[in-house]
Amino acid sequence: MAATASAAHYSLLSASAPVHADSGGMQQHAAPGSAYRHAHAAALLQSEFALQNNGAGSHAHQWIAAALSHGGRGGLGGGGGGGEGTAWTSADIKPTIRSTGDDMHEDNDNSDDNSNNNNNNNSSSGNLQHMLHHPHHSHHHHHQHHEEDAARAWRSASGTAAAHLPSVGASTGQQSLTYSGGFGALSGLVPGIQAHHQHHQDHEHEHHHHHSPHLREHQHHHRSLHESPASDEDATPTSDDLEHFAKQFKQRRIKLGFTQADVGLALGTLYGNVFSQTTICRFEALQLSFKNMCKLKPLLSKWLEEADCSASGGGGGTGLDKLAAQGRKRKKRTSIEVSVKGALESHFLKCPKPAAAEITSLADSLHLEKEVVRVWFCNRRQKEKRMTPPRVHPTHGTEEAMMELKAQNVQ
DNA sequence: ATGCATGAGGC
DNA sequence: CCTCATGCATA
Repeated sequence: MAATASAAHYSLLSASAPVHADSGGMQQHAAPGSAYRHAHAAALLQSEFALQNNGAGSHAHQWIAAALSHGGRGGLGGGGGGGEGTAWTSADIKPTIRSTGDDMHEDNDNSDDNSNNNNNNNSSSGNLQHMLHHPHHSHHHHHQHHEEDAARAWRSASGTAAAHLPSVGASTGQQSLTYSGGFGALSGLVPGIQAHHQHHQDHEHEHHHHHSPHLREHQHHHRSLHESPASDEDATPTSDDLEHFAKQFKQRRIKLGFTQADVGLALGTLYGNVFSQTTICRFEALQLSFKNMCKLKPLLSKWLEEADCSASGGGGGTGLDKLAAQGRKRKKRTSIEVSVKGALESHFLKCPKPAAAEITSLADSLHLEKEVVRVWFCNRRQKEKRMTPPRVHPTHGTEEAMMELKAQNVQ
């Protein structure tokens, strides 16, 4: 259904390629007969969102790239960091390397099949690395035999992230994206002016600690001499540290009246690294890899200090400007039907890393483009690596997917 | 808040 | 083609 229509590549410019899957559409309803309901939490919008869309939401829609770090060192952060937004053109600037290179490298707990074997050591004295330091066998990957790597969740997922509160209905009418080639000129947005006091939930519980055992083990490694674990300067934080910091960060941020997007921009003006609302959000919800969390923490920590100071005094005024980018249109987001997702999920459980051939046939069965399926698996694997891994359906999960499969004759 | 996407870097 | 860091576009 959504039709693979033309497998063609999305056109480079203009032409709102009639990609399959209409966005926002109504293809979300699964088969009427199936009892499958999305397992994932229904993400209720939070006040944050409303804020950015209305109040400060200056960055709303842009089909064309936006940022491109103007001042300071370009690149750096996450390779994508500065240049990321640009993406499409790609012609010029080449950011150095994707961040992390120096900080801490690798994290992967897993190791999956043999692709990159884990822990890599890396000179960084394996900071974030956790437990096992097994001998590194250096055989690379030969996809084809996928063993269930299983998810090693760091925590059994607590309520942290899931902050849906009934309070704000906020069915944001949000952006009525009218991408008519319009490029939203990102205007400067001064943090501070938007003192929206959102009636957010104050029930950000302070402690609900019930982390899983291995959570702690993660950073068991001893730090050799010269350590000041107390601060967050140099020592590698523990998962608990991160959890606490994230929670605290969010509270302060809200108290100060900043949106996640504001923080992201502020980081850019302050340190040259611009981050999106998405990243800040994921940080607060611990939905990043451990390594990534560690990398961002110092930045956010610094911002917090700054914001804190200027808050009492005068509101920091930071100007910013953007360079418009040109470029290529981003592929429209494919909306995968619920039933299809169920099938994918089911396959994922059986085989997290399907070979190209499998992906192709699977894609064919589900009537999706191969690339879409491939990316789906990549993203799914990444989810498993987050600090707050997706819960595997409390009561019924696989079975639902199985039903879907049967219904589709996919098995 | 999250789903799908892009891209650098690495095999 | 994979992993990882990130983010646009969405629900």
